[in-house]
Amino acid sequence: MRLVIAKCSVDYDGRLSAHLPLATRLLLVKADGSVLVHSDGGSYKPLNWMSPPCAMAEVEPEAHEAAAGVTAVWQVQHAKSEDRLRVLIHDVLHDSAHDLGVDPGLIKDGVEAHLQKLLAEHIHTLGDGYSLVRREYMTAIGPVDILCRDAEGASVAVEIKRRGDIDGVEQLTRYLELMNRDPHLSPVTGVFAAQEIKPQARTLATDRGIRCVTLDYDALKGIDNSEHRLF
Amino acid sequence: MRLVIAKCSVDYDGRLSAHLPLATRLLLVKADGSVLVHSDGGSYKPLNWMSPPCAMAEVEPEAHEAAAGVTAVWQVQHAKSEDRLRVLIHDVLHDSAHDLGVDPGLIKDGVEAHLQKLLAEHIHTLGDGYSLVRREYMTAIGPVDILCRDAEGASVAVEIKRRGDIDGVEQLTRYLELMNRDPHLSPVTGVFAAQEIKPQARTLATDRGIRCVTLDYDALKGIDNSEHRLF
DNA sequence: TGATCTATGTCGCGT
DNA sequence: ACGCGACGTAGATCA
Repeated sequence: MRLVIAKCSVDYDGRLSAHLPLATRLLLVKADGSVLVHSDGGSYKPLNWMSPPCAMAEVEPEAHEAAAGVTAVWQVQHAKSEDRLRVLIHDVLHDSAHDLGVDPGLIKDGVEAHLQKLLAEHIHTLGDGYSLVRREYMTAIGPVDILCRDAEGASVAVEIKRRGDIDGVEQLTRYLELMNRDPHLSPVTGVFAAQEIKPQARTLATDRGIRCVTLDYDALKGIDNSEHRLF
Repeated sequence: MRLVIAKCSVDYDGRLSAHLPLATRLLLVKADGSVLVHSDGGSYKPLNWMSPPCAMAEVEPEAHEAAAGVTAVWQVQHAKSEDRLRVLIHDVLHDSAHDLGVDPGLIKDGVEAHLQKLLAEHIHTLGDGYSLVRREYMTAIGPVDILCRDAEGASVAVEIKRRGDIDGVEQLTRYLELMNRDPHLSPVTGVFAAQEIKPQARTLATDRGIRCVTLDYDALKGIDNSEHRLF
């Protein structure tokens, strides 16, 4: 990994064109040749970048560029597309290289897949007598997160989101509409389950007769743990 | 901006939990207090991060952490949520600070806006006799990209996407439903125009009587250029 | 490899 | 501040 602090301007041409006027920035060159241009603010997204696979070449500035004070040009070309990044370097304030080795990678916990698994395992939290039919129940327009049956044996489609907003309600509505055309399943009711449900989503769901359930991830994990402890 | 290369482990707790095992990484602290943890590969997205507004405090490692070789702990707390990042630093291989000043920011040359403009200028590519009513036709629930009329004078609402997926079809459906309640406009048919249309989106659109049109950006540009060349 | 879906999405705009 | 749509979305999973 190479770290360069330099006064530079940057041009990107590819899916769109973008230009960064002359200013002091961090240029980060990774081991795979990818380049990130960061300012001293904003978020984790660079001002401009080139993703791997790509190749960086340091070329001579053209005459008019040299005349304008450009001392070096980094030309970064994507390997599989026409995407190109040109960094015109004026002054270099810092330049260092570091060997980092391979990263073991990120371990995540608490994403939608975990919620789905936990709720499927404890489907009775939706109500007494509920039983799981299957997770990822396939329909023509995509998989329903959970299909189960209530105490009376009626089908219930469950859509799970980490954050429940209006899109999720629309999605579940489409599934319900389709599934209710199937005489083997109909009538199918809906449950919209999320750790947090936006007021607008709750209103829309309720208006369509979809029940909203707020999921408590830690509580579900707690049930899981206490049940495991019995064995 | 502070650049630190260090052997460290990282824990994030907030919308989810995530952990990075001990390894050598770049720690980037921006002027606004935000922190990025980068490995020497992958994409422009950091392995872990904390977005502004947030505050970083360097605290003493706990006894068991110190015993495990931790020499310093960065505790980064988001200002408006419970999101927290803890960086346990073992060895520091590099540490430097740089004053970058404020960045003038990125200048973009848009794509979607350009596509809309091109299609509006060549609305006849949708069919003979089509005429433009207006771009960004305002409705109660938002602007329709293009409103035009077909050869028979019937209203046609056009939704333009770079990538046409199911959301775009839903969006256009909402517009059509609303506009068809307006006796001045009704009947309004829909055209879903995109550079690329996903099969599921095409199926849903067709099922709802919405015509799908694949846009060729270069061809539209070509028409544009050849027409310009006439003058 | 292509299609679909999630994301600690982020970003920018309009109300 | 909130909602909504675009993004050079990127990344994972599954057929």
